Amino acid sequence: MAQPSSLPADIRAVAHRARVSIATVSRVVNQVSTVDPKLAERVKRAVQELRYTPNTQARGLVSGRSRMIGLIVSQITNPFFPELIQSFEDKAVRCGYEILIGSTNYSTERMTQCVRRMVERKVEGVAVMTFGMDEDLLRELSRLRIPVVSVGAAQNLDRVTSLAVDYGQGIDEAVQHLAALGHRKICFIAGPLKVRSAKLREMAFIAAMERIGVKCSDDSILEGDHTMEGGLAAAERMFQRKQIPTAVLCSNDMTAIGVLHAVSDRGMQVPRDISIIGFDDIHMAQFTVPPLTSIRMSGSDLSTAALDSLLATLAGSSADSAKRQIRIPTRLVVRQTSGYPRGTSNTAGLAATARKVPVKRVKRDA
Amino acid sequence: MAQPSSLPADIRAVAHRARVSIATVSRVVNQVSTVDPKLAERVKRAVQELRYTPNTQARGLVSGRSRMIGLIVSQITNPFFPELIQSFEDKAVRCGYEILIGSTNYSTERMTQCVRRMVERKVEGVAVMTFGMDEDLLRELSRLRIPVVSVGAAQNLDRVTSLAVDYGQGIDEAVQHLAALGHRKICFIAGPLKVRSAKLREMAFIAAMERIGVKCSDDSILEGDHTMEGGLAAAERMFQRKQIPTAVLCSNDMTAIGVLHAVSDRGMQVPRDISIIGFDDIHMAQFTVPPLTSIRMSGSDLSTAALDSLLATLAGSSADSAKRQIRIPTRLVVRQTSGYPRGTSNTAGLAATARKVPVKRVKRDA
DNA sequence: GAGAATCAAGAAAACCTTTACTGTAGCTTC
DNA sequence: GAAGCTACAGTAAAGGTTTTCTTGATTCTC
Repeated sequence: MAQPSSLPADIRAVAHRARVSIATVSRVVNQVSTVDPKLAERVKRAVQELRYTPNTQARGLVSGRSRMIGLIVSQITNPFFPELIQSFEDKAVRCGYEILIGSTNYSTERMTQCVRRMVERKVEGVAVMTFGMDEDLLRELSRLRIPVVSVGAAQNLDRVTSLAVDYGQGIDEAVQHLAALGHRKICFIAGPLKVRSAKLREMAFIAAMERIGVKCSDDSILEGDHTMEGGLAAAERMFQRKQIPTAVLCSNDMTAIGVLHAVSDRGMQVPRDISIIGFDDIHMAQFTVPPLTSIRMSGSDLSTAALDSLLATLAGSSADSAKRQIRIPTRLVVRQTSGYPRGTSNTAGLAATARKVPVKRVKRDA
Repeated sequence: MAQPSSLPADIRAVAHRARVSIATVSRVVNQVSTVDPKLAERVKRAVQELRYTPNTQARGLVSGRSRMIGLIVSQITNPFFPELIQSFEDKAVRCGYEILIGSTNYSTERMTQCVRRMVERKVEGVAVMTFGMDEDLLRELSRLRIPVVSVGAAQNLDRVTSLAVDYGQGIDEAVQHLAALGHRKICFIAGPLKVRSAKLREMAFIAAMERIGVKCSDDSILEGDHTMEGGLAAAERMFQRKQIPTAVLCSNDMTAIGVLHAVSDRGMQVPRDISIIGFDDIHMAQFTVPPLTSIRMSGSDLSTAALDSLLATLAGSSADSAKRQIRIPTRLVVRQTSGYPRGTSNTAGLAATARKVPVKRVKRDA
C-alpha cells in the first residue's frame, strides 16, 4: 500500500481513503465518542494503512497548546541532572508532553537564551532546576502566563511555584554526624557563590557549625564550582594550609569526588586521614571507592514535585489554588567516607562502626 | 507600554503598531533586505515594545521546517551521553536548531515510541546514538525522507548516514597493552548482548585476544548491562570462579566503575591485584580512584560528525553527495588501573611505570 | 403521521505565519 | 512625454489541524 518513499499522509488523505470528511477523522483520532463505530473503524484502518500521524505543529497552532514543557538545568554533565531529567521525562511523556531541555552552565546569558527559545516554542510550562534564577526572567514568564516552577524562587509571582529545598536539614545532620564522631575542624567547599543555592548551602553550613559550637572562620570555607576539577583544586588549596581539617563537607557530590581524588593523590586515605561528605547523593556516590557519605536530595522527588505542580497549574485553568511553595527535604546518607578524626584513639573502632554500615544499593526509579 | 500581564503579541499587533502590513513585519523579522530602512526601523521598534517573538508552530506549519532535530540515546544516566548531548546541543542551538531528546533504556518499545514522537514533531533529522537500532525504524524514517545518522547502521538506505565506530582499534591497543605488561588471562565484561555495539565490542575483544595468541573460552566473557550494578554483579560472578583473571576489559566505563567497586569490596587493590580497563573514557574516568585506564571514544567527535552530517544532508536539498559512512576512531588512554599481573617479579617496577603516567586532565569542550 | 427533538457528519472558520503574486509609485530611456 | 522598468509594500493563499456551526437524517412524541 504505502509507497516505499512517500511523504507523510495528512488528514485529508485519510479522510479520502476512509470516504469521510476530515472532521470525522479528527474526531476519531481524538477519540470523540460521537462517531458511528462503523465509520470509526474505516477511519482507523485508513490511519493504519497510511501510517498517519497528526501534524503536531498544526495541532498546536489551532489549539494553542504545544504539549511541550521546558526543563532548565545548570549543567547536564553533572550526573545529578541526568537522573532528574530521566524521571522528569518519563513522567512527562506518560502525560503526553514532550520536554525541551536547556542547560545554562551557570551563565545568565545562556539562561536568557534558554527562556527565549522556550517561549518561542510556546512551551506550556517551565521547570527551572538550576538552583538560582534571574528574577526578571521569572517575571517575564509570569507575564506571558506561562506557569513556572523554580527551585528557590521568590514566592510573590503569579503562576510561579517555588521548590524550597531544605538544605539546613541535611547539612545539620551531616555536621552533627561529624561532630558526634569527634570532628571540630571541618571545612566546607562551596559551589560557585554567585549561584543562590550554593550560597544557601554555605550559609546552612555556617549555621550548623554554630549549632555545634564552632564559629566558622574565613579559611574554613573554600569556593569551588560544583565540578570535579573545582573540588580537586579547592582541596589542593586546602592542603596548602598549615592546618588541615579532619573533615570536609562539599556543596555537591562532584566536588566531593574531586576531593576524594586529591586526597588519594596525596597518599592519604579516606576516612582514616580525612572524612568527606558530599551533597546530592547522586547514584555514583554508591560506587566511589570508598562509597561516599552524602546528603540526599532526591532528583526524582524534585522532578515529580515540579511536574505535578506544573500540570496542576495547567489543569486548574485559572484556579490559583495550587500550592505556591513545596518543601523538599534533604537527609544524610552515611556510607564509608566519614569516620573518626585522624589520631583519635577510637580509630580502631572505625572498622566496627563506619565500615560496617551495610552498603545498600538503592535502585533508583527505573 | 506592555501590560503587566499580557498575552504574547502576534504579527498583526506589530504590523498595526508600526503602521505596516504583516508581510512587511515578516520580512523585517526574517531579514529580507528589500525593506525601506525607515519602515524597518519602525517595525523593529514595535517588535521590541511588544516583545514580539514569532510563533514557531505557525512558522513551521507554513515553511514545513520545524527547526528541531531528534537525538536518541540509550541511557541518559550513563555520563557518556550527557557529555555527548552537551556538545550536540551547543552546536545545534548555534545553528538555530532545537533538540528533542529521547532515551530508550535499551528497550525496543521505547525506541519505537521515541521515533514516533519525533516524527509527530516533524523533526528535520534524527541522530541515533544508541549503538544498535532497529532496521525497520530506520527504514521508516528513510521512507518519510527524514535524514538519519546512526551509529553502526546498515549503509544501503537513503538519507541514512552511518557512524562506524572502530571498536577494533582501541580494543586491540588495550589488549596489546595488557599483553605487553604480561597479562594472558584476561576477562571481558560485555554490555547487554542484544545491543549490537555491545556484541561488536565483544567480537573485537575475541579477535584482539586471538591476535596475541590467546583463544577465548566461554568463561572469559561475562555479560553485563553497561551499568555500574551490572559491572559489580559480573565481577562478583567472576570472583566466584576457581581461576580469577589478572585483568578485566569492560564494555564501558560504568561497568568498569562497578568492577572497581567490587574489587575494593573484596579487599583487593587495583592494579596490584587486578588490572581494569574501561571503554568510552567518560570524564569521570579521570577521577576514579585510581584513575581509570580506558578506551577513548570521543562523544564530541561523535556528536560533531552526526550533526554535520545531518546539516549537510538538509542543506544539499537532494544532493546525495554527503558521505554515507563516517569512521570514528577509538584509542587507548593509559591511566592507573592497568599494571603488571599480580605475582609478577616486576611488581615493584609498577610504581615506576604505570604510576608515573602523568595524569593529564583533559578539559572537554566547555 | 406530522412536528419537534436528537444526533451524527460535513462545511467552513480560525490559528499565525510565509511567500507568491499584485499593484503602484517613481525612474529611466528613447 | 510616454512606455517600460524597478523597487518595494500590500493582498491573499496556503499550510494541517481543531472546533463551531450547519445541515440532513433519524427517532420520538402526541
